[in-house]
Amino acid sequence: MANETHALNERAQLLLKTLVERYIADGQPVGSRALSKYSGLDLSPASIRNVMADLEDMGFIASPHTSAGRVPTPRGYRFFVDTLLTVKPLDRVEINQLEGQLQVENTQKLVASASHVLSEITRFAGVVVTPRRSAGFRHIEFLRLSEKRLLLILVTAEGDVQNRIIQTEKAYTPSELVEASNMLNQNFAGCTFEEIRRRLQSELKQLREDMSQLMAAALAAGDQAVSESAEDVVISGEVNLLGINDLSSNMTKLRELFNLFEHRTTLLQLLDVSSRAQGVQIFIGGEAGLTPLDECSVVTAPYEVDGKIVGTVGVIGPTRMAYERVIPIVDITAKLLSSALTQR
Amino acid sequence: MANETHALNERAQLLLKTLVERYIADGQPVGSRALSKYSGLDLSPASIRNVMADLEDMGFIASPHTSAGRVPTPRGYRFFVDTLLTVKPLDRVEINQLEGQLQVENTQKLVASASHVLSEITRFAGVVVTPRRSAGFRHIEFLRLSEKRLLLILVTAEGDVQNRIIQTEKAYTPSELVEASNMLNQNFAGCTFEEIRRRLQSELKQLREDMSQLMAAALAAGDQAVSESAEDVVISGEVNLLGINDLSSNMTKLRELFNLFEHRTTLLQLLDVSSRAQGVQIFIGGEAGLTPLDECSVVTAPYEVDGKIVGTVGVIGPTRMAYERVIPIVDITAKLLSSALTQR
DNA sequence: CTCAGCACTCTCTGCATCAGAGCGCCAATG
DNA sequence: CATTGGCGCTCTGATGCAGAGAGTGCTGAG
Repeated sequence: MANETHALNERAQLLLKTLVERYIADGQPVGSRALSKYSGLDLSPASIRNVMADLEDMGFIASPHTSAGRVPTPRGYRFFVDTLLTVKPLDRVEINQLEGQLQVENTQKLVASASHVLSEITRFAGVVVTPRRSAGFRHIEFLRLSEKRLLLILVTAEGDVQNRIIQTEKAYTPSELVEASNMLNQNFAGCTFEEIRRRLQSELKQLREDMSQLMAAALAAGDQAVSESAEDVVISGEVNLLGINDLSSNMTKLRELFNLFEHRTTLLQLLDVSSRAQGVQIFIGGEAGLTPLDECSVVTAPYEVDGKIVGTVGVIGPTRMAYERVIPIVDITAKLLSSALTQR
Repeated sequence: MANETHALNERAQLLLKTLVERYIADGQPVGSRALSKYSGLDLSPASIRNVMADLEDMGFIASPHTSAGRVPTPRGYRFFVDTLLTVKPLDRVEINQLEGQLQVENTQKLVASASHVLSEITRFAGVVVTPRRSAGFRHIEFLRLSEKRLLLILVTAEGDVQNRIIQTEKAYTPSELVEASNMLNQNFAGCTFEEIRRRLQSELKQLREDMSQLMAAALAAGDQAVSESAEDVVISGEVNLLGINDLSSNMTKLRELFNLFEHRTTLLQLLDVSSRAQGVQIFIGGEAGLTPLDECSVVTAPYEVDGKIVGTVGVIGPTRMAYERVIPIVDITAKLLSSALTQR
């Protein structure tokens, strides 16, 4: 008996597995009778109770109260997903369905549709961390809107388009604007704004003053545009979580959860962790130390461009979720996103 | 008595007013005793009960059950906001606060921040219908991303930037792309894509074939980009509604409501109505025929560019909301948005 | 090691009760 | 004749209680 505090024998593992599976299916605490029926082990409830007591001692399961069955603890879930779970890969049909719903017109749409399709197909909340961009630019363009208002259009190295309106002190002529953008495009395409700043520093004095002002404005705006759009997280299908009984019974918890969704930064930190490792990662319950996520699990996978990890996709749902289904979905979505982005 | 079925005498109006006010403040059905205390009318509860019975007959108030006080019906709210309500304008400080939170860098940000600030300040959900755009364009640009992939950048007449990636059959050289965009910019700036299509029809054959293909692609993409971005509604602060007791007690209703938020089209129809009239409009309870909004009111105001209505801002909250506060907030936000957009 | 049996505990449901709130009606009043 | 105090009625919400159901832990026998 004593050595069982460290390792689980095969029978205990099987029982834990069926217990978790049944609990995920039913949402009801599962008792010894049910377990004896569904484990396939041909043991009486009484014997199973012994094993369950051990599992409880080891912290894998717990009972809400004396006369209810047992439910998995976070630790129980952890063991389940790490060593007991068998995921079945998606069939071709589902992959095609996923792929068909991704909108590849531009990066924003791609990211938004990825998040949306994740939520649609899992019926939980889908999240995508927008791809990290390099600070470099590919193309820049000034456009005169009115007397002293310019529209700055910036195409990043990855082919994303950003734009912002700049107030200028002096009124530039269209040809001055063309001149400025030509100079930037021809000399500095591919550089980061930091580099441009350095290299311009020396030349800046030689330029006509109005032109140098324009450059400075462009640099400032470019810097800001790049840093601002640094990283963000797109969430969709939060509504789905309202329908989950495990969560919606606890109104206060539910509100905390939705507040978390609004304060993106906190969520971002959690998701960023996932982009350090490869492949699917699973955060269970409050493991991450985030109380609002107590009853939730987060399944994430990083996606990449040209072999470099640039962001994360994932699903947020109740801890009691069908992991064997969600895991491959997240996995494939990350891969689809990677390949869609790499094509650029 | 009989003539009172049509008009409310002054006393009944005052009582209805204080009843609605107290109910909005407390959320509790208000009884005759409370009304006699707060109306300032120095009438006994018994007398007030008579008036209340009349008000109930006329459908302005109703009682949830025999021994509770009365609550306003939608019709009661309607009468209240239409003829009893006295709104107090915002002070300068609050207006400045509102104005300070609008981000004017570009249209998307402006709209998003308007929606956000509405939700922040009212603690309900803020909605903004994105401005209708004319189909015309100001500037177009082709950018080569790779062998057969082009980035099309489109600046609309209003100064918004759209972009999309186009797959081409043939590989164009940078100079061909410049040539194409120059041609479009110089000949057709300001035209709608429909006009361009017509005017190009005749000339298209005279162009080199590759160029005409490029034009066709640009037109198609432009058309789509314009039509797609037609109208949308931006919502923020839905979370706030979770905290409202009137709504969150009814889980199913709450879910219907959030579903409505996801299916933007339905919501859009409702909000579009508001852009037909000038000034603040108020939709109460299920008046609009939308069951999910049964317990909600929508306060909207249209905003304009150069004197033409192009969209709607609004707040969605419980029917039991402090209208005298929300109305001026929505009003001012619409005006601020109008002026921010008109400056372009 | 397995298992049947038994006592125990805890939840959930229905039922009855009781106080509180508020109304409608009526008769008295100035 | 509008106003008002009073009385009976009704409905809700809280409280207490008993019984059924579910599941456990333990014990002693095979």
